[in-house]
Amino acid sequence: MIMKLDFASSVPIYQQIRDQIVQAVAEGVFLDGDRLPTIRALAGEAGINTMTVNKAYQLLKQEGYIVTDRRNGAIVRCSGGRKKAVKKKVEKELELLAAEAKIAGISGEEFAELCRKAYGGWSE
Amino acid sequence: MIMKLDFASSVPIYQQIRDQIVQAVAEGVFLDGDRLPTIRALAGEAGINTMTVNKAYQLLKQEGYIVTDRRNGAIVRCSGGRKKAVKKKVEKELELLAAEAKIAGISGEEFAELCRKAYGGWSE
Amino acid sequence: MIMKLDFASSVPIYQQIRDQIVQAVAEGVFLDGDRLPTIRALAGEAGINTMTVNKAYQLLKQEGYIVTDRRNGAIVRCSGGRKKAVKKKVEKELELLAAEAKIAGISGEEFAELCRKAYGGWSE
Amino acid sequence: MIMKLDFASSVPIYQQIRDQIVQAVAEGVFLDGDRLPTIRALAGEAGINTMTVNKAYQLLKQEGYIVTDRRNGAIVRCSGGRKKAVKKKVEKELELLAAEAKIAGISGEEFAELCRKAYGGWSE
DNA sequence: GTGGTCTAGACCACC
DNA sequence: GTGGTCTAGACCACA
Repeated sequence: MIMKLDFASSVPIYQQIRDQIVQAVAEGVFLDGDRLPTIRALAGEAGINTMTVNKAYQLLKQEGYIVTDRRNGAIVRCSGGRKKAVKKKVEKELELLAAEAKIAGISGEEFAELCRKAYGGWSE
Repeated sequence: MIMKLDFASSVPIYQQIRDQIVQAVAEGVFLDGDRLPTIRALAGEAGINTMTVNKAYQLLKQEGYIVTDRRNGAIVRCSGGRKKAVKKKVEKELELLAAEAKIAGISGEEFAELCRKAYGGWSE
Repeated sequence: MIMKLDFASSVPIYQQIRDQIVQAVAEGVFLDGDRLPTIRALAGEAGINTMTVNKAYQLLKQEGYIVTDRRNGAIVRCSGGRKKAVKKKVEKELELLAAEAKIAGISGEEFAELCRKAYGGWSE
Repeated sequence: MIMKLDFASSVPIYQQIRDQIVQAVAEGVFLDGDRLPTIRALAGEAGINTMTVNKAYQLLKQEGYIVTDRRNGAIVRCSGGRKKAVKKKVEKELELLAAEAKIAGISGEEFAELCRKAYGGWSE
């Protein structure tokens, strides 16, 4: 698991880790039931503190993306029933992105194409 | 100009102000060349510090959404040439949103519909 | 003896085992003098380590719920004289539960009903 | 705000802080809208690290007992709609307590009295 | 071995 | 001033 961290970014490290793991799960890098790297391993190879990784894992746990099994560490377990909440969040953020895109002169067609690419194609 | 501010949110107040002004511009509430409310007016009616509004305006200026004139205050002046940069930013954020949507079980069709609604329809 | 274990819970496995055995005793599933399943049997059917079950049994022994005999295994033997200590513990925990209930808007009547149901009715 | 912390307890410090604040809110020591002590103040007078207090506050925030306003620190804001979840939790914990009480020889009348006292009387 | 907790101190963002 | 983030190291509980 290679993490690309931007230490100069205003986005907290733990948030960057969380985001990348979510994307990895969506891309199928981690399947439901897979073990995530241990906190120590991730902290070590990224050169950051275990507490920071710990915070990222706690966030993922709280959001329902993983469970931590005392025996096996962190396991990907995408709990259902969050669709409604996620939809609402996505809706809100899309509005802002669309607004910025519009002002920048990005046409509807272009924006639609960006959305399609981000999801990996509509037919998928 | 009515601002909906959530003081308990983790999103900074100045960022909330910036976001809402960007959306207002995209929706045509403010047209190119229009004057934004003065810092003092906005701060007064929202019950916040002028420094906070000032920071939001400086951010907007820096992003190229407005220009400030000592005599006329803040004027909406959407500078061109930012399309590429915005596109890149939108692309990156869409990827994360799409990932979260996928995991939550939101289908490609649903996601496309959300994107369409956010932009205000593709035919626009 | 069927154990419902939640490996993702923050409550330790050995504690979950201990709790369920205490409840089983209170419900009369095990009577005073009955033999508990052997450590090996319980560990086997639950798919956990014998050390974990052992820890649960030692806890029960220490709390005075069972006695262990090298020949007969673990025997339910509820020693008296613990009423005062248990009362104190229950008192303390009830205070916290009542506080949470109050804040959540659970009325005195509702809380009383919950307590009654938990005990199995006052007339018992 | 005086905190009674038991550093020898197996209950984490942050949990003890959380519990005492919940009880204080239930008892009316803190009313809805009141400011909690600052993280630094609490940490200082309790002789513990700010991170520990921070964790307690984060937990309270996550549970909906407080909100943190960037300007004013932590504010008690008991959000509604948690009744169902709390009821379920209380129900489960009461079952275990009742079981322990029964085995210890605490009668239904005694248990009912303990519950009444914990809530502060049914007529309240 | 794992994650969970805690410390003592630091720096930053926000208001 | 506030809370939020992060570090470098430590110890513990659990399995």
